Amino acid sequence: MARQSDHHAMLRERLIDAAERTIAANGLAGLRARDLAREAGCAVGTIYNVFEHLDELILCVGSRTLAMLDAALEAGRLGRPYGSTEDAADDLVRLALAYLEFAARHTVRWRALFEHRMSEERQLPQWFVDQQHQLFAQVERPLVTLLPDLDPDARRILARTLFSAVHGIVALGLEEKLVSLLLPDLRSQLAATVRAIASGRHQLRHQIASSLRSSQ
Amino acid sequence: MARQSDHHAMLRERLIDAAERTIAANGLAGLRARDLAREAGCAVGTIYNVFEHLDELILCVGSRTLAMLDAALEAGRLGRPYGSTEDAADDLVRLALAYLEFAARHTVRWRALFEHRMSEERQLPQWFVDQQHQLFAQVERPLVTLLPDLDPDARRILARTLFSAVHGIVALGLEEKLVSLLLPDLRSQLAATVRAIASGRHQLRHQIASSLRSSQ
DNA sequence: CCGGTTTATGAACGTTGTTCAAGAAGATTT
DNA sequence: AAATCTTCTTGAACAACGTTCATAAACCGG
Repeated sequence: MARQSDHHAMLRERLIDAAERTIAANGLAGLRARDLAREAGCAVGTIYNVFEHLDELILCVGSRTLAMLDAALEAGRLGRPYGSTEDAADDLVRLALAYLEFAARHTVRWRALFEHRMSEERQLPQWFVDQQHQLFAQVERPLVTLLPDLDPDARRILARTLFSAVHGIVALGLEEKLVSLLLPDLRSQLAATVRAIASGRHQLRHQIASSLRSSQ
Repeated sequence: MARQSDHHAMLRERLIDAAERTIAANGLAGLRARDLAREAGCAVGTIYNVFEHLDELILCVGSRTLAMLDAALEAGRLGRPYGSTEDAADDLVRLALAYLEFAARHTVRWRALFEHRMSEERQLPQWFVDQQHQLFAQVERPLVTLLPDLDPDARRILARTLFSAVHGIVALGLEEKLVSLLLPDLRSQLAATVRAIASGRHQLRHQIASSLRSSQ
C-alpha cells in the first residue's frame, strides 16, 4: 500500500512536470493527453487514474504559476514598513510593476492561468480560488495605510478591484505583438494609472463608503 | 452571376445569424459546424465555401457585438459639451458604467468577444482591429478636456490603458457566480476607481510626459 | 504459491473542425 | 435548344482530440 501511493505520487508529479513544460513552451493549446502520457512514461488511460480529468492537471500547473506569481509580487514589495501614505502608494506601484514584469517574462504560463476555462459545469475547486485570494490579499496591506478608516470588507473588495484593473492593463498591453518595443511605455502607463488611483484615493473612500451605506 | 452572389450573401447572413443566436445563447463553446449548417439550411462543406474557416464566422458575430457595444457606450455618454473638467470626469464614469451595464446584460455575447483566440498563426484581420480601436476612441474625447496639453499619441495610448483597466474590473467582477447580488457593489467600485483616476489626473500627465521624453 | 482485488493499458468510442471526390446546377457557346 | 465547360454544393471520409473500458498485468494477504 505504501509503495502504491508512492508510485501514484511520483506519477502525479511526473505528469504535472510534463504538463508544466508543455504549457510554458507552447501554451494551453499545445497540451495533448497522448504527448503527456509519452513524456511521463505511462499510458493515456493512466492519466485518468491519477487525475479526474485534464482540467485538474491544468489546475495543478496553474497552482504552481500562482505560487511563482505570489513570490514575485512579494519580492517586488517595499522591504520596510510604510512611513507615510507615499510609501504605501509606492508599494502599490511596485506591486503593479512586479505583476507586469512577471507577465512579460512568463507570458505563456501566465496567459494559461486565466485563459483556461473549466469545461462545462465543473467548477473551480475551492483550494484554487483560495490561492487566487492570497494574491489579492497582497494588495490589501498598502491599502491599510492609504485608507486607514475603510472597513476590512470594503478593503478586500477594493483590493480585488485594483488587482483586476492592473491585470486588465497588463493583459491588453501584452496582447500586441511588438511587446518588447513598447514594454517601457506599458510600464509607465501602468505606474501612472496606479499612482493616479492612489493620489485620488479620497474619491475611493467617499464613493465606496456611501455605496456600502446604501446597499446595507 | 448576380443571382450567385445574391445567394452567397443570403447564405452568409443566415450563417452569421445562426452563429449569433447560438453564441448569445450558449457561448462560444456551444458553436458546432454541423448544428450551424442545419440551422442555416445548408451542408457543412458549404460553410467553408462562404467563410475561410469558422474563426472568420465567429469574427463576424464579434463585429456585431462590437457595434452593439459601441452604440451602448455612445448612448451612455453625456449629451452636452463639457463645461468643465468635472463634466469630462463624469463622462469617463458614465462610459465605464455603460460598459459594465452592457457586459452584465449581454454577458455570454460579450465574453465570446474577448475569449475567442484565433487558432494558431492566423492573425486578426485589420478591419476587426480597427473596429476595436473605434471603441477606445470613445475614451479619448473626455481626455481632451481632462488633460488638454497631452499630445494626441499619448492620449490615444492612455485611452486604451483606461479602457483595459475598466475591462479588467468588469471582467473579474462578472466572473463571480452571484452576479446579480453584487452588481450594485461592482458599479460603485468601478465608478469610484474611474473617479479616483480622473481626480489624480495630474499624476498621469507628469509620469506619461516624462516617459515619452525618455523613450524618444 | 494461490485467489481476489486493484491498477495499468492502449485499442476503441464519440465529437470536433476541415477536406475532397463526385455530382448537381449555372453559365457560355454553337 | 443542345452541348460543353465551369463553378458550386454536398455529405461521406479524415485527422485529431479527450475520455472510457474490457482485458491483462501487478500486487497483496493468507
